[in-house]
Amino acid sequence: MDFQVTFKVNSSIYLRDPEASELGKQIVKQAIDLIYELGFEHFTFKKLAIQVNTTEASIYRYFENKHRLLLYILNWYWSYIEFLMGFKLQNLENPVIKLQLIIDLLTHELPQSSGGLEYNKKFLNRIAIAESSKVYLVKEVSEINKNEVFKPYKDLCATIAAVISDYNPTYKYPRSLSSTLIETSHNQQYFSNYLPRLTDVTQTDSNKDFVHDFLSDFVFKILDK
Amino acid sequence: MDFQVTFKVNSSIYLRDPEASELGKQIVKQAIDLIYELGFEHFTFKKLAIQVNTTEASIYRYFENKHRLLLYILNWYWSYIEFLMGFKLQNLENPVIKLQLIIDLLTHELPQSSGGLEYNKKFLNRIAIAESSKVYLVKEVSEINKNEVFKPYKDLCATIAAVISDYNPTYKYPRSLSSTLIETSHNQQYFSNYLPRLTDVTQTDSNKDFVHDFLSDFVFKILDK
DNA sequence: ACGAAAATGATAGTAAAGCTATTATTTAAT
DNA sequence: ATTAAATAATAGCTTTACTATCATTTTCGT
Repeated sequence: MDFQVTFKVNSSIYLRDPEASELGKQIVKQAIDLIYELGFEHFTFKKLAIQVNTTEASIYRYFENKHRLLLYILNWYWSYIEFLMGFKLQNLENPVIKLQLIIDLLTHELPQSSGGLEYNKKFLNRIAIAESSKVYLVKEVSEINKNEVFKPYKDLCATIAAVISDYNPTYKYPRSLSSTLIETSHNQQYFSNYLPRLTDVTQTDSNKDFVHDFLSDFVFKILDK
Repeated sequence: MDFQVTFKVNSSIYLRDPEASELGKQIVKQAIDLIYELGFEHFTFKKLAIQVNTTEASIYRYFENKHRLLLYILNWYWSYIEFLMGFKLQNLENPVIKLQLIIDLLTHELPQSSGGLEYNKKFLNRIAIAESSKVYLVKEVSEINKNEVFKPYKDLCATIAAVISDYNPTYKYPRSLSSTLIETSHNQQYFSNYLPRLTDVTQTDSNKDFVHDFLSDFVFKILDK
């Protein structure tokens, strides 16, 4: 089975809907590639314009600035994770299996279908790990938050929290555990890669498997106690 | 009891030791105030120069760029936390108390003595929460890491890991749990403040107490299981 | 106390980043 | 076919990030 998905991203994030034109789609697609390649700090609209073979001014008609573009990409990513989660959890009853699937999803790369038009999932994953905190760790967070632009993240958090509460209705911190799971999956993947002394990963471990095992152990110990 | 502490920060972080001159000390002190006020993205050496009443060029003689200056500040902060931890844990035997003290330290503001010369601990704490990930979430992380500039963070992590292993020698992930504790304390403090739906904080809770309780609950559940 | 060396200040300048504006040209919609 | 909308081409402006030069002040060894 192979299909393509897109999501309606909150329209207050962009000036012009990038999904609505070929240029817009290219801007987002190439932005993902370029942020992956350069890191967000070195990524500029000038460089993106060259990559897309358009002009800086054209990109500014879609996004106010590069921060908004990153926010757009992450909204898309969070929506996609939530979509996949709903898809995988459907018809499942056993909350143990559900939690396991959630941890799988948070610690492994996303399926990439062959279509050259869709976003590169490996890059998206890496951007979520290394750049996602930069969208909310800014002075303007409260202002930005007013337009519900973090809704997909909050929704994802709520979805996971519901599974947690389903598994153990007496646990007092389902949302915090949920956001901790998401953030820790990013952190530990990053650390095990670049700062392994902050983790217990070993040379023989695959990083992704290590994080999976750590989180699995972590969640079930907390919820089974 | 009132005393003042300073730490030798890894000399590869700076070009000229800021502790060795009045100007250097002012640069760091005012940088803390200004990063707190503006957020790291809006903080520039130009603005800092005005605040310190010196020139941009003079600041560049101390630090290669603002990223290095942030790294310096966080190295100082991590060393300070480690120092306080050693201080508070000394002569204690009971690992339960030790872990509780560690969680206290990670979730509450630091003691600020009255001396006007020392760094503002409230600001430092806020910088650690909101800006610390920006020193390692950069493309150049591996290059930067070569000079041991993250050593204070790794040491702190190892110190906490030792207490964890002391408490429960069979637990398999003392370092990962340790870095998760540190990062989660930052995240949850930030979220409970600005994006409370990602947490289970209530209006009546103090944020710091909420995070303390959440962390306490999960650490002991994990280690007692 | 003196001269040398080091640190700082004053000033300038450059390249890139971040952003806006104008007009011409192409594309899409009715 | 006409009109509106989108894009390209170009320019320009402000700020950031950083380097260079040289004069002046401070510090330090003797």
